[in-house]
Parts: sequence; C-alpha cells; structure tokens
Amino acid sequence: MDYGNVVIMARAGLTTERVVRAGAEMADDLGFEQVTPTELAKRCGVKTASLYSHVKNAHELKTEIALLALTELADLASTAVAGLAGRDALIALANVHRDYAVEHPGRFTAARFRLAPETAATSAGVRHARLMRAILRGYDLAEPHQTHAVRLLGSVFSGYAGLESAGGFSHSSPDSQESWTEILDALDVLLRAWPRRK
Amino acid sequence: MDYGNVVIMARAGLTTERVVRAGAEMADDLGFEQVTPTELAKRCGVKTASLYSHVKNAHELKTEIALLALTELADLASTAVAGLAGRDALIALANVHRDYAVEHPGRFTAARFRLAPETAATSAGVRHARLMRAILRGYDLAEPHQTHAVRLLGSVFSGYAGLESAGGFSHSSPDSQESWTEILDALDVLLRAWPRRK
DNA sequence: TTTGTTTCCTAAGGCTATTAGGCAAGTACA
DNA sequence: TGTACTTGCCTAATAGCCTTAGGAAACAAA
Repeated sequence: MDYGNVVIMARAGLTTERVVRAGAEMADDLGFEQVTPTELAKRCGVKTASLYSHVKNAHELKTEIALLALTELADLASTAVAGLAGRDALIALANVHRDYAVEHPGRFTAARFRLAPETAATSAGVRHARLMRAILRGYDLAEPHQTHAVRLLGSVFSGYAGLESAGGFSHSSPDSQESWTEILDALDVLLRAWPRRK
Repeated sequence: MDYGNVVIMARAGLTTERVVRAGAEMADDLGFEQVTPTELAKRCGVKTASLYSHVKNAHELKTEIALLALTELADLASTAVAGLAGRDALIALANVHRDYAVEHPGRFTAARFRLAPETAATSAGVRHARLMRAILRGYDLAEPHQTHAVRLLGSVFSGYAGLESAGGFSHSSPDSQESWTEILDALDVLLRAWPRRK
C-alpha cells in the first residue's frame, strides 16, 4: 500500500505450514505437477522470492505436500477403520483411498511422490502399512502370505485410483463405482480363499 | 568441423522417430520427468533449437514417447500371450508388464502419461484392452463382470509395478518376486471364483 | 548446374528457480 | 517509551529452460 509517499509493507503472515497447505490446495485445483513456487507465490499474495523464507526449494515444497497428504490419508484411514473388522474394515479402508483420490486428486498424486528413503521411513507411510496389516488379521493370513496380500491391496488401491483419475474409466460403461464395489467384493472373497501352496 | 576458414556443417541425420527413440532411452536412464529438449539435444549431438524441426514442443515429445511405449508393450504382450490361455496367458501377460517396468522404468511411466482423449483412442491402448478381454474369455466371465475384472487386472499391473519401481518393496522381505508370483496365483484363483451376486 | 527442400545453426525473447542484500514490521525488554 | 534483535517481505540479479525467427549449409531432384 502506498499512501502518498509513505510505503506500508503489510505482511501476509505466512508460515511454512500455511504455504504447504496452500500448495496442497493448488495441487488439487491444477494438478500436482503444476505446483510451482511462482504460481504458489501468486496464490499467497507474495512475491516469488518471499516463499524461500518458508520452503528451501521447489523439491522440498513437493516433499512437504506429499508428507501432508500421507498424514491426512493415514488419519482418515484409522478413523474410518476404527471398530471395524474383516470385510467391513477392508471396504472402509479402500473407500477412504478412493474418496480421497476423487476429492483431492493433487494430494493423492503427491502421496505417491517418490520420497528419499529416510524421509519415507519417518513418514505416515508406515502407519498405512500397520493399518493394512491390522485389517488382514481378520482374514487369518500367516506370514509371508500376509505381506503378499498387503502388497496386493496396496497395488489395487493405488492402481485403481491412479487409472481412474487419469481418466481411464470415464465415458465407458459400466460405471466406475459399480466396478469398485464389485472389485472390493472380489478382494474380500480372495482374502478368504487365499492360496497357500507349498 | 572447421578447416581453416571453411566451416563444414555435418548433419546428425535426425528424424522424428530417432529423436523419440533417444528420448525413450533417456527416460529409462534418468526418469521420464527428466526428459527435456535441452538434455535430449545434447544426447543427439545437436543444438537445442534443432530439435524443433522434428518435434513440435516438449509436451508432444512426451506424448510420442508415451505412444512408443504403449506400442512396444502391446507388441510384447500379444507375442507373449499367443497360443496361451487361462492361467498361463494371465501369467504371461502380467510378466510382460512387470518385466517391461523393470527393464524400462522411464517408458513404463510414459505409458501412463495422460493422453488427450482422441490421441488415446487411436493409440495402442485399445490393443491392451482387447488382449485383456481375450484372456478373460478363458475364465468364463460374462459382462459386466468381465469389465470389472479387466479394471482390476489393469489396476494391479499398473499399481504393483508403480509401487515396486517407486522403491516400495525394496529392502524388505520377502522378495518382490515372491510376492508377484503369489499374487498372480491369487488372481487366477479369484478369476475362477469371481463373485456374481445379484 | 539450377532449384527446392530439409537439417541445422545463431540470436533473441520470455519464463522459471534461486540467491543476495536491504528495509520495515513485529517482538522482547530496558 | 525507546532500543535492539529477529524475521517476513521486498527489489535486483543470475542462470537455466523452452520456444520462435531467420539464415546458411547440406542434400535431392531436375
């Protein structure tokens, strides 16, 4: 603001967290790839260079958004699954993933952003793994079958949502929701009849 | 080359196809995101601006690499599956995907690059869908179940390879190969026992 | 040889990420 | 209230990227 000669520098009052949160919203609006310091600065009402007081660089910004998404997803998942077991728990967990992917496509992509190993190790990713194992306890799968099943479920959740949000199933019948319901049904059947040869 | 005063402009002899092919190799080496006109020009021994005689822009370059990958994958898949049916066909198709993802991580990512709808419609993507349906014929699944199963298989292939190449299963036991084998086994069982309620 | 086409070049524009240095707005404290 | 310290934000500058424009040299056809 400029009153005559006196320039008043009003502050936007940003913090790292607020910047990252704005970045997450931007990812949902425009896509995770489009999240860039320049665009984000515009959204925050600040010059580009000013972002660098809060975030080290573009890569760290993306990493932070990824961590935020992982945490949000883990929180949603554990709430949704609480008190449920077996089929109900499986369906609840699966739906958390798909709903999140639909509501927050940018964050969902962010959640699959490749993290540095030591960053990943302390992220909410480990909570996801624990949760999945907890659910599988209702299916009576001993190791190593349980791990294999965890990997299958992870693949399906991430793969289905990925294909769906890439437009793979749109404009083709039957409805994606129908497929999703039936696939979950099938996975439940499969976990019960999991083959344990050898 | 510069002989005294006479400058001889040797030609690199590039074509669109050669540029795209070099781009695909570059994607495998450095990652699909890192494929950029500047870097690719260096690889081709040419100034950056010269690439634009062969490719419209960076986005089209990526699109072409994606189309190349889809075609390669479809070719490999139809050869691998030829003459097989049921479980054998399923396993062959699945392995083509995983092997390709391991051998050509950049191209595999490219294959999931979001294409414009009309580009996708004339791409080798449709061959993939046909192939998958052909395999499912051995499992006696009527519509709409067949479509649901196609979508599940697509999710697993893309999801598993995605997680694996993102490092999701490395440094943790059991071996990824072991999981993969068992998951395919499980999918075969599932397709046989596919639930058809209502 | 002449003519036309294509491949490559240099030059230049505009955009992005990032760093450096400075001022002014908040904050803690006398 | 004044003073000093910290920090959010600025302007300015650099380097790197994508892309276009225009020209010259290499190739192909006649």
